[in-house]
Amino acid sequence: MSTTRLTYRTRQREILLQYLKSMAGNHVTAQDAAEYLKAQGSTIGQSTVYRQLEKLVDEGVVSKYIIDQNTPACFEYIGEDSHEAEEVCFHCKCERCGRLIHMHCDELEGIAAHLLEEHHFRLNPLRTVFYGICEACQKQAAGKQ
Amino acid sequence: MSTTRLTYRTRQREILLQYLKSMAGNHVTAQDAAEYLKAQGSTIGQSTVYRQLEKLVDEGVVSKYIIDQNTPACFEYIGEDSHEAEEVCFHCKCERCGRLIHMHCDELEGIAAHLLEEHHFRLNPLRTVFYGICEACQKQAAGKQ
DNA sequence: TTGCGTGCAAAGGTTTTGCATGGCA
DNA sequence: TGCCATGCAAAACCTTTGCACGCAA
Repeated sequence: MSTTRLTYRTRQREILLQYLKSMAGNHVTAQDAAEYLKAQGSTIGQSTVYRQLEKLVDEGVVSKYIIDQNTPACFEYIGEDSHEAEEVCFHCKCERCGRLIHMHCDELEGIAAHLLEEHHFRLNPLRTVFYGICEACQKQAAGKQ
Repeated sequence: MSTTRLTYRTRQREILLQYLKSMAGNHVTAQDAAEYLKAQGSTIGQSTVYRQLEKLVDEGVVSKYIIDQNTPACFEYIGEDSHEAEEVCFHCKCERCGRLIHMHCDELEGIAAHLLEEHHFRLNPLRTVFYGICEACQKQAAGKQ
């Protein structure tokens, strides 16, 4: 039987959660969190950040995005109640500068529906990353030509 | 000044490609390739494996899948001609059974146009992989419930 | 008091990089 | 001949783990 472990309310957990919440809608890496909190005077150990993030992901409070294996994982606050109706977020990764762009877009959400209805494939937006070239890099490349 | 680099036909590239082709339909890690080829008596340096795989992914000959960041990346042979054709081919990877689904779809091609026009992002369909759950696995999961 | 959480440092494992050499075209 | 490719070893990188101590409940 899965013994749902009891979660303690520690100072570290609270400040991390508060930080994630304040960054809602943005990507945050484990390092970002640790650095920001340290700058704020609230120290938190790196392993604690990872351990709490993992826990929060399990709880459904935070989403984890794996872009690439040599890129730190991104986390994003989703919410503590609505485990059901969160907005879908799509990710675009620039192959040239490595920048990660995340976008909320109705039309893109439509493709998830299309894939399901027409191709019977249930898209997982958390894992899926669109690779390509971002606007800045396109312009730069055009300028150089 | 398109800097399309010239690709040399080296022994290492050929044996790697041959191996990938022989494993078409299966996942292969960089380590798998290196070990198998060594066992065959065809040695190939580890960095060469990584460098050639990256190149093949860029060329659209091979797809790369990231399961987790602490798990080696998986590669799979797709084909050497598909990138010439007008038709764009999209790839869907089932996260459960690992099956790779190729699909040609006008509506999906539309998303490339949408991304470019609305978000100024030039999609690279060769590299982009949609992750999700395939039809068979959905049914299986439904049955189990 | 119990046992989960924390922090430090070190390990773990994959991928990348520097540099000199080799080899295709 | 020019330039890309290779190989080795070392570095870089994020993440996990071991262990002793701290702290919530």
